[in-house]
Amino acid sequence: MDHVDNILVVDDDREIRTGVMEYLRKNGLRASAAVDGRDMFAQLDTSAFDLVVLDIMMPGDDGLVLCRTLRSGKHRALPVLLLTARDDETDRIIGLEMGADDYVVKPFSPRELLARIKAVIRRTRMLPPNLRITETTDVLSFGRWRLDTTARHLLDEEGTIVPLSGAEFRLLRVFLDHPQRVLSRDQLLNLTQGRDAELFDRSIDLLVSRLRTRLEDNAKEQSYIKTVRSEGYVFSMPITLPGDGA
Amino acid sequence: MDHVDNILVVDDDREIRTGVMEYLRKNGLRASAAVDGRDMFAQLDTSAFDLVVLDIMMPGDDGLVLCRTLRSGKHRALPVLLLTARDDETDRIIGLEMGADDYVVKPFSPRELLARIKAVIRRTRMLPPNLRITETTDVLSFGRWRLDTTARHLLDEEGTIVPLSGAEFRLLRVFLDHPQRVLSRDQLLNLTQGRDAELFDRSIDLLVSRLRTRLEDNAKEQSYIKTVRSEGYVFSMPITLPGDGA
DNA sequence: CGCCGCTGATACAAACCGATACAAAAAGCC
DNA sequence: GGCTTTTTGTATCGGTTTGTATCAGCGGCG
Repeated sequence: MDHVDNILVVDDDREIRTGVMEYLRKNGLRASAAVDGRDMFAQLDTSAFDLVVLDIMMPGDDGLVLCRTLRSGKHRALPVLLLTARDDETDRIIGLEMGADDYVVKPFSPRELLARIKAVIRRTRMLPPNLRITETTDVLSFGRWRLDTTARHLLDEEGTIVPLSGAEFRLLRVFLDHPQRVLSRDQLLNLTQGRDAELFDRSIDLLVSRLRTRLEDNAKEQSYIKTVRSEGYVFSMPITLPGDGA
Repeated sequence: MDHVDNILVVDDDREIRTGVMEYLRKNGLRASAAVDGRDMFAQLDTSAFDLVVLDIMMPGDDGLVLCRTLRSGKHRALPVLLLTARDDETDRIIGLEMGADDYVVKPFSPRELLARIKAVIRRTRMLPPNLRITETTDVLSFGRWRLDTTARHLLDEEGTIVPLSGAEFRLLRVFLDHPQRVLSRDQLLNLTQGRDAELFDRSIDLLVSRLRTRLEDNAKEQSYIKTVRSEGYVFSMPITLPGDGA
């Protein structure tokens, strides 16, 4: 196993870029840099990275916007570490809601940045491989269904297509990313729509209900999506990947 | 959602323990304290916590050792926040490498500690909840029943499904996590609902009763759940795991 | 035997969730 | 742009789950 973690540093400040890059390299990592969002996506397209360090304060699309864009695209599983200019709690919390994995407050010590980079990567590695696989597979099977994640619709055993609306698809994908876990309505709302619940918000209930009818999940027992009263919902059906033996 | 976060403060210094505990409580959290590692593990076993505040400088096993021990055991997903004595970068970085989620440097302002506690909990909630909670096995057998912990229902010998309500399932899982041990009503309430008992709270009695009827545990003789007068209940039936010889 | 604290059972009320209906918003389509 | 169609959110009703109140039964103890 000779994998060396590869870090992409995104910052408009040249000094920080090169400084961080050099420090990481001196400590046995590989590192590249990008000056803005476009540059970042270009590099992500041509190389494989293990983590992105993203400055929040940047001209053009700032780090928060980029973080969200990353999370909604094909790099959903890529760990992100934010650099926040000042110790502004709002920034940090918004960042974490955008799906960042950690943050470091500027000015930071290089050693701490390195430690946090390693901690995030370690945490990510500890995750069951489910997430990392669902990110990259096109077809996920569960029960009598297959979900085509590029066409964004369901297929039954005979290959009949069952269309899904955008919200239904996002919800189902969130469930498949986190099977066998109770997800609260807050989490589901956050992960599917990126917004917070209002008081008495029941839109998730409705969405679950609609997804259930799509899946013909009317059985009281042995259902795909189970309700956990006062907590949320669980996707409680094993997922088989294309390669698996039946 | 009426869950109140529960914090465990581990410190050998009595002033810090009680001071922090009181401050957290004044700010709407629940808090308990432990004086050392043994005390900490004892409490983790009987109550459900959302985060541990761990002092590094302690006689006996210090915080770093305890942090590592936590990370290798069944509490590996429990968020840990370290208290480091001085602004010693080495300690902090070793802490992060041991798997701590954040640290606060002594002397600290209570407000900062609270803010960081909330930030860490928030972050953990945002993470794919894959790592959280005890997830050892999917199926636990006892007596003539099997509990499917992902589908959250019971199966009898013939594979007939007996549904469980959310509270019933949680209670049964707590019993199966601590078999052959008397659990007080307080503990059961804490472990199943994460709340503390009111005066004359008898909801656990009722829940046990409901679970017993599900298990058809009306037998006076060999029952699954035994009541221990004025103490609590015991799950008194051997549990076999899937791999075990029948 | 009779008191007293503890537990089990039943009844009832409140909170929570599923389903339906309908309104608002967004996306296609001339 | 206007119109239709689809998608998404709000309101409401009824069923289920869960907690509180109440009473009866049981065991210990004098």
